[in-house]
Amino acid sequence: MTDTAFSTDFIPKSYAPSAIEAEIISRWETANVGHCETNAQGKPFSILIPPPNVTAPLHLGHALNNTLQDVLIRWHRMQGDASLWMPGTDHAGIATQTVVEKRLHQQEGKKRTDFTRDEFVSRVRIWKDEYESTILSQLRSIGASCDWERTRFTMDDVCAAAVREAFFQLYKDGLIYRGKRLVNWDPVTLTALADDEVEMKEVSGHMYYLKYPLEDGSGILTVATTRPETMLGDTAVAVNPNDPRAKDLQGKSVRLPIVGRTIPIVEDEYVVMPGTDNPKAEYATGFLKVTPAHDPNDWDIGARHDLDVINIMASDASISVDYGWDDASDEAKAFIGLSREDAREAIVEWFRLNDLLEGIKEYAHSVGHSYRSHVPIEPYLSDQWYVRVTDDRLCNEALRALSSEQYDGTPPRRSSGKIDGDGGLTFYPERYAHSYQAWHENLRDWCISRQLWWGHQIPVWSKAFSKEEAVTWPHEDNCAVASSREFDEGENVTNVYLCISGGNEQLEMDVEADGFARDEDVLDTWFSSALWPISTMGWPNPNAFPQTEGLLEKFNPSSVLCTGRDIITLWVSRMVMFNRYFRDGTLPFADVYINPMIQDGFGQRMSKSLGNGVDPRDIIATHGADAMRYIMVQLATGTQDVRLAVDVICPYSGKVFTPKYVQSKTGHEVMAPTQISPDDDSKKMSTLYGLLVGEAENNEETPLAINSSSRFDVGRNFANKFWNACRFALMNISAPAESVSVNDMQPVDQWMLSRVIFATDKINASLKEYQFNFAVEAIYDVLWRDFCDWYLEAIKPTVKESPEQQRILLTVVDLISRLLHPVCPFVTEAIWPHIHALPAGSVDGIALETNLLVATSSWPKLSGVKLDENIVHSFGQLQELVTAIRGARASQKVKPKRKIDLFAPERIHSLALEHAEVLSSLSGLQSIALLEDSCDGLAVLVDGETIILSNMLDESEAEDSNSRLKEEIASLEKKVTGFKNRLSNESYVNNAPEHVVQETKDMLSKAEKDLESARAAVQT
RNA sequence: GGGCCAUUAGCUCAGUUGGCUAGAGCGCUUCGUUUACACCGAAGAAGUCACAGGUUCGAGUCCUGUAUGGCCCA
Repeated sequence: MTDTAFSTDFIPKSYAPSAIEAEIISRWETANVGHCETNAQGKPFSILIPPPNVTAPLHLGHALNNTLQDVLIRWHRMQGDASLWMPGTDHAGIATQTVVEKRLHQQEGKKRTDFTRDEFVSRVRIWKDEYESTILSQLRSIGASCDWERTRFTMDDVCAAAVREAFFQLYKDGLIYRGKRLVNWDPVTLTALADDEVEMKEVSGHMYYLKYPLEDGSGILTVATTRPETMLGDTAVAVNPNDPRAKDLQGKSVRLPIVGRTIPIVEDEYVVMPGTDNPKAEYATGFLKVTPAHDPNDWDIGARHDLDVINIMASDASISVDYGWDDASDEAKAFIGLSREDAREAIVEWFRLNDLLEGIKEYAHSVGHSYRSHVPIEPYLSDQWYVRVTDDRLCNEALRALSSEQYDGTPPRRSSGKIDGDGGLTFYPERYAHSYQAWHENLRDWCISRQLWWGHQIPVWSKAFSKEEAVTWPHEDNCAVASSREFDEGENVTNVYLCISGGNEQLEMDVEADGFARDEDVLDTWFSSALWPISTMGWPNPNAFPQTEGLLEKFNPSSVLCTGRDIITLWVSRMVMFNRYFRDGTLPFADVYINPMIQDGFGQRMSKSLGNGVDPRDIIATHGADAMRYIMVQLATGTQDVRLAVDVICPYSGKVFTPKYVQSKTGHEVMAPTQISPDDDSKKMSTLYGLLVGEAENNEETPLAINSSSRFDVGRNFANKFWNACRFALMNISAPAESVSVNDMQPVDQWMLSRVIFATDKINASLKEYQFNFAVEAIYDVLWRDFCDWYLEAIKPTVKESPEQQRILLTVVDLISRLLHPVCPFVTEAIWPHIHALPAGSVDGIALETNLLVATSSWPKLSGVKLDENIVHSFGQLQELVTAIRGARASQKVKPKRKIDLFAPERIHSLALEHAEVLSSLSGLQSIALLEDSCDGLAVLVDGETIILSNMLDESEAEDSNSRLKEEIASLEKKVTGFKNRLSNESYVNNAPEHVVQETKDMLSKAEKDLESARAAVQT
């Protein structure tokens, strides 16, 4: 314990985050701040981290998302809630496999297929371990107070057990099935994709017009297509039955060029007729080539007319006869092996040479692209596993979960009546409830198999039985096995599928010994993500993982999910469906908060390919974690999406500057590959974009200028301001009184406490509604405007001699540290021990316990503090007086150090005397006196009355002291006219609410009074 | 094609049931440094609230349409 004034030796003049952040993190870890036991006291409050992909390090978007979660969790923890934030990472099947394959190719020149599956997976694990540890360390660096002991990974044992059981249960309940369907096929990554993994892109392509001769030689039909290469698989030509030409074509057929296949003409209303108001009619001929194996609409037509399905492509989208095409003519064989792009050219050329090409038109249309490889999706016929999410038990449960206030219409009814969880899901901001609802109302079954090696392998074993064989397998009655069978007409066999639940390794070996083989595919990553809320908590069997025991009971449903809006369909929806399905209607979370997206200064999304991404570690290095967090919280406004101009750091000087931008070929604004140093023309540097497109190199001559943003300066300044305010306060506290009651307080002390109370209320109200930016605004105002600009300035003359004021000052510093902690945990934690090195004491109604860490101390509860409203109000009036005098001084160019005289009318005079010391020091007065007629000087308006300021200038400096007043008179005249006009409007007076009219009347009379005083004060 | 969102000061954004005499930060201008903080302080300038209609006593706010941009879905 120290009784000396705080020495500046302890606290440097400016806050240097990098010097102390690591130390603070270790303080939290030692105290295990984030850990929450299942028997913890307090209301449960929990957050599941949206597990970042192990594909790459975190970027600013993650920093935003996780900062907001940390703000919430710290706020709740300080309020004494049992607060759990579970961290973890996602294996991200296709994304991770893709990056690892790319790296293996670059570094070792090897392909995935050069390895065995196990070898490859272990290579991916190395990558995963590296990035998982990077990500977790990034989270620690931004100050995330997760429960690190409970860190999970979507493919660890705990999560794998959940995936296995969920698959088994769904299978047993008939909600998983195998189907031969057209899937969205990515011919580069060689896997199927779910509908929502397909991105639609506008493409300027062509519409090709191909002539197909009728079989009987009686004519020619022209079909229009954007993908001529698929014609090799055509199995019909369709015409709309309402088309007048249809009648003559009935029963006729077409001889397919190149292939020579005879294909029927069918009638189908799907076909667009030319001349109709369908936007496609402009390009339509009325005849549609039908390729069921390569187009989803054609697939449907094929189903309606029982057409053949002929697949003419291999999985890499090259033309092939090995996947269901057995009538290729010699002529057609020339196209085999061509890529789909080459085949398109060659086939169009063939039609041209054979005089069967009627024409080509420019045609802009949207084409599905893989969200991973970015190549066009190929609709591709294959066997895949599906979850029947359209079933009432899944889809409609998700709809019934939505809050009735946010539901548009009435949710589908459940036969058994209402259950817990119905209507319990609320979106913030609420407009996202619409996306959620619309998605479920148009849901299609979910393709969950992926032709990858990295992921949860599908737990199904299959075997084909010939007609002669008896269909049987070991342990046939075992309840750990769910079986299904289907007869394959083509192969004339019965396929038997056995889904085996987890923990039955012996059984697996037995069926394998009996000739069953495990499905090679893995599950869509979102399948395991969908289970995240329960898998992390030990479902289905917490006893098997003792560290998870009790979590489900206490923390499922969790309190809030924070995520981006693009994830509503991919993830939120599926978590709701699965959680409800597996846990009797329980929701995964009560609230969904959708955080904004961060764009660059041009409104472009931050992305690797544009080189405009900013690494949070770079910001932490230059500005500190608190600065980054402060800005992130400030960015989180309700209207969403923020622009953050990306600057670079000059590698020579370390200075942040705005680089030169150029337009890329894709029309994006990107940094020029090389930049010239802002300080020295002769020095050059490379940019991330430059490296990416290979137009610059990171070498000695052009070192890399890393991305940054001067936007974070504001946050750095803020943290420094807090640091210095505390530094000053602590320097002035030597012997704080042990206890102070409201009666002992100066007006300014009471006012300051009232501001802290106001800020606390505003922060509480804002965070409750996820209005993060309002919370940060409240913190800014109370620290910078109220505490620094007014309170510290006001107490400067008195605090050193007043033990009472020192106690209050110390209490305010303590309170503000607590209020700021959720947003800026580092700087508050750094200051905390200094505050608590001083003797403890109390201020009326405020109980502040001493705690080693601010992170584990309590959130201010100030409802018990009873202040004198009149005194608080009088300080507000004093502020007006100070502002008016300062304004007058500035307008007259009074030297800052010059002391002036104040003459004030009765009311202001007594206010001035009440606060004499504060007033004099804040506005540079040397005397305060009652206003008399004889007073000479500058007249200034304050709250409807005139004060006179004199001794402002030496004779030689005198200027027209009336100019300011005259300006004021003009503006007041304008106001008075405005208010009078409004009040003379009868319908306004009659219709507007009384208090609004009264307000206007008050404003008018104030303005009139001001005007009168101003006119009187003008010296003639 | 359907839907959601945005458009407010030079820049980035607030503005929550219509009451606005439109705010903040950055930047800018003037002044200030033996002063807790120049990562600072004081003062100040700066807006046809995208555009066009409409409803209303009253519109940044509600309605309709247009333009531009972003996102989602087909």
